[in-house]
Amino acid sequence: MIESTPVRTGRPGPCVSTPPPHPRPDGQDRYTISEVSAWTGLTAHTLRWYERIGLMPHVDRSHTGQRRFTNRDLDWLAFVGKLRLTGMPVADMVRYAELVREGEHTFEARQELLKATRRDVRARIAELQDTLAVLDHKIDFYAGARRAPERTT
Amino acid sequence: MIESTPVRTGRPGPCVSTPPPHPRPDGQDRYTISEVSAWTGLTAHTLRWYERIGLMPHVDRSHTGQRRFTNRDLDWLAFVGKLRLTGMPVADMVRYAELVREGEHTFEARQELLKATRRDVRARIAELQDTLAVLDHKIDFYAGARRAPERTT
DNA sequence: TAGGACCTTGGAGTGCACTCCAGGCAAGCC
DNA sequence: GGCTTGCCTGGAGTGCACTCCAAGGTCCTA
Repeated sequence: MIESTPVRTGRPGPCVSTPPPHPRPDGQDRYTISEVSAWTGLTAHTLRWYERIGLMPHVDRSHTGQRRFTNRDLDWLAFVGKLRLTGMPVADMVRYAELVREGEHTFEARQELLKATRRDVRARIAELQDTLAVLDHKIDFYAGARRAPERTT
Repeated sequence: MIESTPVRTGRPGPCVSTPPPHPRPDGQDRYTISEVSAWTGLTAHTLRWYERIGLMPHVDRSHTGQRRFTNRDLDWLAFVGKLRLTGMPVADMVRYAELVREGEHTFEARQELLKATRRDVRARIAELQDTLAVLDHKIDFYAGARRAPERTT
């Protein structure tokens, strides 16, 4: 799990209120794959797979060809983790990553994609709250049935 | 929130307050698999598969061996659909179905299972709301960047 | 009583998101 | 130099939740 702190910022401020704390400051941020694996909770396999399918925005390499991830990569992975939580298919995340690679002229397309995702997330939350009502109801039923078993049919 | 019927019955009555409207009243409820497929949105394949893995509480058969689903089956499938929305693995739903088959002495176990599910759902909603905040923030960023592109770095 | 739509079964196939493997390179330590 | 640990690659394997297939039986309408 990436997120340990579910800090809810009720109103999004102009700048990030809780930036993800990086293990090392910018300048000394050259993480090996296993460090990133530990930080993100993703396996090294998955990180390599993400790169292969185009979900990472170009990862640096050491002089011997080993991956060296930066703080920007960690930020990206944290964001990808959020998108993953929404249930977005990996293919769509790759699409977003492509837009990022293509440069600033894709801002509008990116915003549209995120807006669509936001709609999906809102719908999903509504669904879950609906389900929550059903669960509450059933749990109440079992509570009542256990208090007064003779009334149960 | 998009709650259509968040009707919370503080005390669980013997019957649901807003019962899912069945296509036919009790007594004439002998649906073929394709009728159930149309009503639930699940394919006939999936319905048969549900039965095979033990997720259905014994489906009736016609004298020639064809499935005849009842209103109770529709209710069960609607509930299973809710559980599915929560992301609960099918194996866990099968576990719940087993408890139901075992009779009333499993009320406590069933309630525990549902309470655990409720915890999961609440956590999931919190995660999604967290993600929503991130999405809002990014969308705002793109909106700002598009209004004032010269400020974008 | 013929035709077509619908139903049955066991088992095989699909798509997604990983997950692992084999074989090999490289760096650090005694 | 030998050993261990970590990393590399392409490709194969896994688990889940369906999804489909082939071969055949059933139901309904004309």
